[in-house]
Amino acid sequence: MIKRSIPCGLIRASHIGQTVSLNGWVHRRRDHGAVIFIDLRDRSGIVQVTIDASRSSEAVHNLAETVRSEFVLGLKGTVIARSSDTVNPKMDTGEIEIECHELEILNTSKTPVFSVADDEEVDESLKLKYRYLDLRKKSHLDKFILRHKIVQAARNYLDKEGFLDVETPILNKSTPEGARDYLVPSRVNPGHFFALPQSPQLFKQILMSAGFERYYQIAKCFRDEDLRADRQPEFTQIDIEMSFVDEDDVMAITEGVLRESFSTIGVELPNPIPRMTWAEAMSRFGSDKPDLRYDLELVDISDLCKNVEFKVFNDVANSGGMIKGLNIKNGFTLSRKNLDDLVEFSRKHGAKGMAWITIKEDSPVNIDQYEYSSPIVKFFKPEELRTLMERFGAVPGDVLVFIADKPSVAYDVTGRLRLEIAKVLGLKPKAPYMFTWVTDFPMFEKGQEGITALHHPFTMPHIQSVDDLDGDLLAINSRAYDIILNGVELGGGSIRIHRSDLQMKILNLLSIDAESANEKFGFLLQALEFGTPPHGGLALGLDRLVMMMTGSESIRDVIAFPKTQSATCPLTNAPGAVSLAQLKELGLRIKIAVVED
RNA sequence: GGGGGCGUAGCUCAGCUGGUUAGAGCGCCUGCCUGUCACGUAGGAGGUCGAGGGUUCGAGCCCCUUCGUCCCCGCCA
Repeated sequence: MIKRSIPCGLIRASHIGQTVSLNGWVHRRRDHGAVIFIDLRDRSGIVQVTIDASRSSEAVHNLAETVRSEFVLGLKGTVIARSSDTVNPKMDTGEIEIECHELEILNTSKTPVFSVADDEEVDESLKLKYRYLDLRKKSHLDKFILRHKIVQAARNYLDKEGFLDVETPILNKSTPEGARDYLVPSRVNPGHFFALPQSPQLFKQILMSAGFERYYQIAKCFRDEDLRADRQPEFTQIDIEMSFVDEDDVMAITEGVLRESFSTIGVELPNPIPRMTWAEAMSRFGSDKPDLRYDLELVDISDLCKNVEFKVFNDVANSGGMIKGLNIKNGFTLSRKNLDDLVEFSRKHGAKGMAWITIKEDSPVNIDQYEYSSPIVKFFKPEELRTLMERFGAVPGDVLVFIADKPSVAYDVTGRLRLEIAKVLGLKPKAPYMFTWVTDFPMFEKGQEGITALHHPFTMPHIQSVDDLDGDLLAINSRAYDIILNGVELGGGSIRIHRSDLQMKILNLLSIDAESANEKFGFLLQALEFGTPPHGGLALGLDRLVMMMTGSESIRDVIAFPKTQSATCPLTNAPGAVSLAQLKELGLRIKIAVVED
């Protein structure tokens, strides 16, 4: 076999005159009869190889005629300069070409089902079925190179900061909280199941108890929930935990990881990354993961609506609800259909409707002489309208939109509207990457069956003493923090509870009694009784991070072998049926699926 | 569990109001071609219109069922 002496994409004019050996794939072939051009591609790039009848042996020329796309070649040749009129400035290697004098076909290829050389849209399941072809495309390769660099940057940084890379088990015990578990039957213990980790949460806390002080892991996590463009059943976290720390320490380390990661693409992060509380995020942006690339902040007019004639606003304002609005600057470019679509959008997300007021573009600039187009202005007295306009800072050409509903819906829908409007109007982002921390989340929220933890039950509440937990639980915040990038939750974490009495109390409040707490988390509760230090940490979603840094539309583009939306793998046809013998060995019987034997 | 989009040649797609033999670009095959780089050129092959059922004189097109895929809601402590 001819082995390469240099990667294809690295050959330059400085190599002219040298004899080189190359390995690679046939990217394209152009057969001119007596002269054949082959674009040879390997991971490093592409170089043009020429087989010239007048200079190559007949054997080499004949062999080159049989070569097709994606054949794998080994060849030897001389690096020669291209004549000035044949230099290709579009190619890194465009100043030179390889005059081939020895050629070996290392493998042939069937005609590719889709082109590797062209970057056309291909059906998703076809791409995944022939993933090895899809991944040969440069656009894909570049993403995995960046992913590698990010992981390297994170590892180097964390190593420098004294973190130990420790692996935690994949086979775990199922706990019913949180997402649905992937289960693995135990042969040795029939009828019992392992669960794949949703995250290494409890183990990393145990490692703190073990005195490791600083832990990290590039950790695979598994959640059996429905998929989205940014959600896969298995995904990867950069998982971090530290002892003897508070929020500032964890956030500083996280920012360090992100800073090192982004420096690989030449992006400098703000130092420090700005922070806002959960309450501020909700009131300004209607979301606990605000997208700061756009203005369009929420304006509350609940107080102005208590006495207005407009019954929809009046009723909501006087029954504990809220009226939230947005001022769409120069929104007059929105068509009536756009507005109708926004109303429909609001309904889809749970609001009863959406009201709007357009201040006509050609209105007089005097606020009292504004001319409106709106189904609702007739319900407002002139002075009420004036106050409303002042509250929004509205000027001619602006469009105001309103959601009136119970607070949770009003925040949520208005928050979603902001992003929808930004999309519809094609608003220009203030910057490509806008980070923020969101801190001080509520510790608890009202679930369908009592109180549940907003973050997870091991999060430290913001309290002075355990007795505070006897008061209004919904008023208590947690020492949790999320890192948000462009409205996407990149990661989250918290300072943890490190005392068993507090931990037990929290679990009790969540309607988990001592017995079941001990059954599920007994090992953690026990560890807390044996000198577990104060600790906290965070996990970053690596796939989402890479997705955003590469400008990818889907997390699938940055995972080598992703699943389809129905959680299948077209490449391997996983998941598949198993034999009756396997089932028997595991003590399982299948009721619904047909089992292939 | 629910809403929406898509499924026609190897790939990407067009196909009007239901009407003759289902088209295009790229790819593929054969011939020609010594300077192309998305080579050119002449010719050619290639179709279960996702599948099943129904309506109709007649279905790629309408209806029902179903499968696959994508986006979204719910879900994702």
